[in-house]
Amino acid sequence: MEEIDELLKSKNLKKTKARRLILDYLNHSAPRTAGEIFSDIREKDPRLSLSTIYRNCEALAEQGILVKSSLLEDGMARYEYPRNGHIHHAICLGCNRIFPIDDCPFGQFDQIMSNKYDFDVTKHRIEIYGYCHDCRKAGKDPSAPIQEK
Amino acid sequence: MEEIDELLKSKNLKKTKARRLILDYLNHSAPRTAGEIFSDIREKDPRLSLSTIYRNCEALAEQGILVKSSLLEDGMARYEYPRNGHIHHAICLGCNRIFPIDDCPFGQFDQIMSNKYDFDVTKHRIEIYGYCHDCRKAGKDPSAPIQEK
DNA sequence: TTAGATGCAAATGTTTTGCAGGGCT
DNA sequence: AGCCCTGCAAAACATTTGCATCTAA
Repeated sequence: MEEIDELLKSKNLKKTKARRLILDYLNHSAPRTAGEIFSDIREKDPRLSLSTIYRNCEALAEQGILVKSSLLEDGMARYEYPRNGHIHHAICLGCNRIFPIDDCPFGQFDQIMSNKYDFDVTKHRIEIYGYCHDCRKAGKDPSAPIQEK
Repeated sequence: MEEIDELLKSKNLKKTKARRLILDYLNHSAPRTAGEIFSDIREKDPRLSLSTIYRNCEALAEQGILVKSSLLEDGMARYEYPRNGHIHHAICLGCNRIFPIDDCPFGQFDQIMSNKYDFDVTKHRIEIYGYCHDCRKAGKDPSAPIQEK
């Protein structure tokens, strides 16, 4: 991951094993909590500590390399490596999986905000909740009969 | 607040002082944390406890009467009384105030999601971050010289 | 060499829960 | 009366921090 090394250097962050592991891991997965990252990359380096994950994710998010957000309603922060710029998600209420979406329905909405609300938009977040193909098939959609959790 | 009483009855929730105070309070304010609700309605009934606030907000959110979300990036859950159906916010990065917005830029986006991603949208959330009029005036916008926090 | 990174353990702050008593219907 | 609701205190959890030690540059 030379790309990652350059990214770190450009932000004056030292290239440490922890950072490379975190970025490489997030580069191949959906938004994850610190705990999830911890237990998943622990296999590759068992001596990493949870506080290192927290400190690094925080630092990387501050530098804009990762995006921190709380998508699900469990109140936990999740970190994500923004592969294609914009980050919008579709969150399945059946399985809690998080799907990236690349359409941005915003268009000229920033302009409306400025004109109507006198508000300067610097970023926005869109989250879409619903049911994915699999969960609809599994009968977890709203029109299906009520089921056990 | 007869409206509130009916709402509670329709959800099989007892009409308690705590619930009426919480709903009345949120009916007149922006999304609030449990702690904020606690200290604000404490004035009206000093014997209310924080856990009662948590339990009630949770119950009311489960019944769909309140909406729970984590808008700001401080990791704290906020509860909101959805006055006009849709809930979208403009969050000022200068003063952290939360402004409701009533335009919904989504239009036929749900249709796109269904066609392109095979995803059934049941709800969505839009959060807009930026700078409000006041904060721009106060020089807190991004183009202003760097300031102390 | 030296500022920055890390591990560990302890502290923090929010949210949850157990239990005994009190209030709504 | 009966069940839900509440207060209080303690527990559970995610996240942060202090400090001594290590490591990348």
